[in-house]
Amino acid sequence: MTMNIVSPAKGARAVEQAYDFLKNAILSGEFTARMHLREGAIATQLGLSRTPVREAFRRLGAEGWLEITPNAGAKVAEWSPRDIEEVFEVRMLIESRVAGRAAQRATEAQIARLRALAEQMSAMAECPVDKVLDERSAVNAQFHDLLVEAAGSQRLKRLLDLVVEIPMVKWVFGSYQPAEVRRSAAHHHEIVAAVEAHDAEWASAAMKSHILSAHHAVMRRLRELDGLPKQEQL
Amino acid sequence: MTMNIVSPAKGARAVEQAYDFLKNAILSGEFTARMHLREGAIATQLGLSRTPVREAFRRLGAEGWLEITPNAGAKVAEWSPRDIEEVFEVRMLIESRVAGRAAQRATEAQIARLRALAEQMSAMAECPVDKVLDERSAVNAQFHDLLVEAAGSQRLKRLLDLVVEIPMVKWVFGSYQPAEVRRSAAHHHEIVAAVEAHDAEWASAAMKSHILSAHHAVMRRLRELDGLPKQEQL
DNA sequence: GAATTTCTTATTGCATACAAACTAACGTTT
DNA sequence: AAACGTTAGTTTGTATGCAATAAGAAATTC
Repeated sequence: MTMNIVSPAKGARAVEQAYDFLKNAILSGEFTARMHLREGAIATQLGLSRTPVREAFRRLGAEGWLEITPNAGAKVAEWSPRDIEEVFEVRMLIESRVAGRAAQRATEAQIARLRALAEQMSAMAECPVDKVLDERSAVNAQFHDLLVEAAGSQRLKRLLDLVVEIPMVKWVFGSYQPAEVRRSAAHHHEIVAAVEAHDAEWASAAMKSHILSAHHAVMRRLRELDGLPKQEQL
Repeated sequence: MTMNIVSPAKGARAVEQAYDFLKNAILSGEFTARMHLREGAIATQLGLSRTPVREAFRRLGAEGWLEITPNAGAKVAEWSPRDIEEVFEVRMLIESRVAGRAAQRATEAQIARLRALAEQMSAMAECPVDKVLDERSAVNAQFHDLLVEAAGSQRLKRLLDLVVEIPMVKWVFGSYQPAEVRRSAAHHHEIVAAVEAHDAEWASAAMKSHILSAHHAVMRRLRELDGLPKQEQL
């Protein structure tokens, strides 16, 4: 009775498929800024109906990747240097606060896990950049997530996720020079030390340094890219 | 079973209709926390099809009012006192930064408009509470929006809108005692003065006071409501 | 009698169909 | 020739139908 006629993609719902495809295309620069996207075109390209594509459009709109105007469709949002600065500003404000709270509330187990992640980071710092970029991004994300967890700020996490976006993190790492990678690893260790000492001020300041350093690297990268074709935006 | 009560619907699209209805119902407490909402029921109640209702669900999900789980529908999100504290924390961080930036960048024209709004606020401070609650909320929202505009932070505005939500502002005002209303008006005047003096530190500190004061009022209100039936959550 | 299984039912996810809105090109009018 | 109105052709917005999944009830088994 349960005869699967054809199951094209098990587990992956259609909306997810559309969402992932679109976000990937935007992040990779395949869909350039201000480009107009049509529901129908994407739908046929993915072999879906317009309904899930539309849903993905709305979600990406809410997250700031697309600009949706009521009867005129969606266009890819443009990120000016100023926009990126704002993102870093917010990250700095929120994450340094999170680090402070984590210092006050982290359990021994959480501190141990933080330390392990920082170690992992240091170990990877010496590898050639390209080999471990994805992995490094993942570990970094885990570190920051764990910090939020230790701070006991569930709502904040949702907000941060909206702002920080994992792929952008990867982009940050791509902007780092070797010395900056090591500095970033050192920051993580310092944050762990501050949390371990339950010193909120210290943790907050260390995190502030950490974000500002990343900010600096990204803005330098942007200036460099100014001279290049807008082919490789990521 | 078309229970189409009133739908003037001049130019109002179906999604908007569903969105407004749902948000209103959530904010007014008609839909209590953890309550399960079914697309079909809402749709027939509003005389619409499920499609726009569904879209409204997703939007409210992205904004944190509903919790959506893939094959199990939507339930009204629960706001713990801790959640509300987090919102105020973020508001304090971001808005005080905004005020600082506004102090550095505001034009004469913007300052004039800020002052006018602050005056308007003071004038309303002496009126009986119920009469001008909506109006006061509107003016307050204009004040804060103008400040963001003066700070030149477009992306930040989107983020703040996500966090601060105008109806919640109204709720704040409902929590104010007469003395606090006057204090709030005084804060606005002080912020204008700081912006006029182009003193970022001062503007930032004044805004911080302003938000913390609101935070205090709301948390007191919450404690009071603890003893009451959960009927009137707003 | 409790637990597991199966069957029923209610609800979501997706596809298709249709209506409304916008775009743009053409022709008419002044 | 310029401006406007009209109309054909997209493209988005909404409705409906069907398939898939989850929740709940009844029945069977241990």
